[in-house]
Amino acid sequence: MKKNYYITTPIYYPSAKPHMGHAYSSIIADFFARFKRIQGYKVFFLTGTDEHGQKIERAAKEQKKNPQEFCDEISKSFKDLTKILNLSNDDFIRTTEIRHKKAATNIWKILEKKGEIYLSKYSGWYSVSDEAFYSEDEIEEVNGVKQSLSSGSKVEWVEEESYFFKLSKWQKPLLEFYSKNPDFILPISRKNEVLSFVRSGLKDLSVSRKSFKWGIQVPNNKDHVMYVWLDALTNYLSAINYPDEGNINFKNFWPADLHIIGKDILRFHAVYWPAFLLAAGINPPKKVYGHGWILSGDQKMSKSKGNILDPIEIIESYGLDPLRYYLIKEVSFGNDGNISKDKLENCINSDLANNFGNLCQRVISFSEKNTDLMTANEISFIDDDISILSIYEKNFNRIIKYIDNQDINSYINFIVEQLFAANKYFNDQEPWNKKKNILRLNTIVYTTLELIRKVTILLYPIIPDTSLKVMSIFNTSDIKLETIINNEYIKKNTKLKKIDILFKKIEKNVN
RNA sequence: GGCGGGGUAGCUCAGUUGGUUAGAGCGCGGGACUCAUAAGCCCGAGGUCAGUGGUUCGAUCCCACUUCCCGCUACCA
Repeated sequence: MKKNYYITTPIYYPSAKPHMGHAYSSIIADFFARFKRIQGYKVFFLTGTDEHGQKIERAAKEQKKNPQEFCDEISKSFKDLTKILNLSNDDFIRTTEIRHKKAATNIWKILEKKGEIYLSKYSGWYSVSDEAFYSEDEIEEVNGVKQSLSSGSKVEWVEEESYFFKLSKWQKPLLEFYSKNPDFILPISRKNEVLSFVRSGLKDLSVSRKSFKWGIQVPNNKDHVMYVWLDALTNYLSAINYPDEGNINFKNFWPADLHIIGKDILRFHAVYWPAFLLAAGINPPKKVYGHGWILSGDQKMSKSKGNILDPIEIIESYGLDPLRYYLIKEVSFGNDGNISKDKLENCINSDLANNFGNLCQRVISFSEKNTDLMTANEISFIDDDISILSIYEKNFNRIIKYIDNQDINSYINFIVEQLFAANKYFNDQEPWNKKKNILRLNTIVYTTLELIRKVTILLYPIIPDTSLKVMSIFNTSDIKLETIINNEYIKKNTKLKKIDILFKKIEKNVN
């Protein structure tokens, strides 16, 4: 059986510095990538930057830089972010790279050759001040002047030569594709939106621009650059060496298993992208997941509201793993989520410090005082031990299913339940009252250590650094999912390593 | 306007293919313990499951209407 897994983040548009939304998409994708790796899959995890388009061209001009120079700087800040977030990405693609231009140009040529692209004119009511086209029913005439209904700004009839992609032709094939692949668009709530959009009819899509230069040149026509989305989406192919379809990476990893994206770019990924691919004779990806936004105090973060939480600042003051944990645990995946310092602090204190961190600490400390930090030489499980240890084996398939269904919340709920259960187990067994029964005392400690080991493996995709720190108790960095079904994995009669407190509690101001 | 999703404990959210006392975490009140980051464990308070009407032996879950919130309704990305 093929055990490859290709997962991507969006490629980020570097017209400004990275924000919480970028961090969120990346952390989620990294979570899946790390899980599939410990599950034994060969994973290709891709992220990068989308660097063409009018906005970039302008932003560069404002700063009196040439676009490439401008992109180099901002793309670097996204590349730096991958380190700050401890992403395990295998590659970082930039759409200004030669390898990408080759791929995008190739797709264009194929589409053109197959008659999927034709040259025509784009026309419509354009407002210069809004930088937007409006349809007939979005404008009104006041005193003989046409203007936008929404903004009231003056619109004028504009015609521009443009290449078009025959999107209309792909309406039916797309609908068929969706019904044959019911999991292609997730979550379901957003799938309905896409379906109704496609059902309502598709117009051919303008896929080139003449009004600016910063883009990939259309083959054999110097006046046009490719529409940024056709350019950008192709990154998922160029990173695995397309158009060299015989290449090992392409063979192993296409079609992609999962595109993680924000809900704002769902249409591009769920409609245009599969349409382009179907038209080019390439298989569409298996799944596109459009997650929600991270809000601050129930509102979108914005400078004017002064509610921006910068991921880098949060990490500097609270640490990376707490942020990763919070975003994965506290956000209902697929829906918009909320973050605030207060909520983050509560989460750190109750889940990470009191529950998980303290569990590790109490067992080590107990072992230090009673077993000289040695694991048992001999153990003898009783039913209480077996029944809690075997929970992992009993739920093994379910855990994998959670991940394959992108049911992140059920996954982490399982983990949290097990943390409570382990604490309860240690309490109920009262090892401090078993000092006269060394075998029993040793078995309780051993069992609890096993529980910690197992849950730490499940936590690894969420909080990788912390998990490795915990595994160092057992002098190992061996993290394999399959080992959670083993109840005697920790070496007997071995010295444990003491570790520092994992998460410090945050003192909160009363009132 | 059209299409779609949603309104469940103080807060954040699960859940019910209709069936005995509706769940979790956090927060709050009480208790027993002591290995631990005054952590953990146990017990408890707190909900007419948005409102009204209907189908049914029985509805939080199905249907209709009302009300409130949110998303999509194409070429900035």
